[in-house]
Amino acid sequence: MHTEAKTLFKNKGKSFTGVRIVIVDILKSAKSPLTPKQILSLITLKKPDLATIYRNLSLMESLGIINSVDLGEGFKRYEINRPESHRHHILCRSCGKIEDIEGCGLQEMEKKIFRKIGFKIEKHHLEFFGVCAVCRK
Amino acid sequence: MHTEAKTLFKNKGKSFTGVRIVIVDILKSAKSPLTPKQILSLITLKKPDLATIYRNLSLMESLGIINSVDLGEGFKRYEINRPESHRHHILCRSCGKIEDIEGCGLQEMEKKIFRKIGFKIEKHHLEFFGVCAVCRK
DNA sequence: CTCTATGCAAATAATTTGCAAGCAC
DNA sequence: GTGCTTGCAAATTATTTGCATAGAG
Repeated sequence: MHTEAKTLFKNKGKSFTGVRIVIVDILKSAKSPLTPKQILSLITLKKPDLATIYRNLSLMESLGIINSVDLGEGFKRYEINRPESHRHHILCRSCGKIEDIEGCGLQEMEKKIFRKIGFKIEKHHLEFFGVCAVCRK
Repeated sequence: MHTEAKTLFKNKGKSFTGVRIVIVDILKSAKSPLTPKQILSLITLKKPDLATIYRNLSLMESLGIINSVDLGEGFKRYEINRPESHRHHILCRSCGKIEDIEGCGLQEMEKKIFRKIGFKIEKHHLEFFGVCAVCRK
């Protein structure tokens, strides 16, 4: 367990500490992207400092272990990066519910951009905003 | 000039003040999305307060006159909403240059989402991140 | 005159940073 | 032991808000 993540840390001379392990575990089992505060509140024993959470989220994002998600709420959320299941999110402006969407078919567009202006796309952020089925009733 | 925008304000009992006119003009002539501070710095005579800029950007976004753009820089940017030319942006992680991209073809995906889970999409945010042609050399 | 808009200052809130002590290898 | 990590407190930065005054219709 955690071998892939551990290797990524080691390759950069970083260690896979207790705090980092628990953050990865929490994000792995989350159904939707979590805020730093939510992650902290989910850590029960030996609660780390919020600054530590921030530092680790930032490091883990640069290592490609997690992705940041910005739903325009004024703060960021984070989710585990699952290369095999590329996903995006929809935020209901009425009730705040977040739904996950798998796939986006933007690869073709990214290739087109590269051919046209030579911009090599490495990643994209895509979020949808609207009203969910329940709130529309 | 400004008739469309003026009408949108009037319909909500708001006036099209000097500050608002100049913000709209600045965003209309901008080549890429601007931050509140950049907008302020572009106003030369009778500089308004930053709080006024924020209040107006927020109002204008809710009226659909402008759109917010989040390039993960820690602050928001704003651009004029041109319904006839739906656009997105690419940020070069090396030099910080911002390029505009027209169209995205996500309408089909939005319809699919509606059919599948009943979420009525009203808008989306899409930004690309990568390395521009100049920086790749 | 009545309601909206703005300036100014203070308050929030997210995120970052400095530094000393603790832990991993 | 040496370097990476963390806690703690303070600093930074974007954004928001209260309130009194100025301006628009």
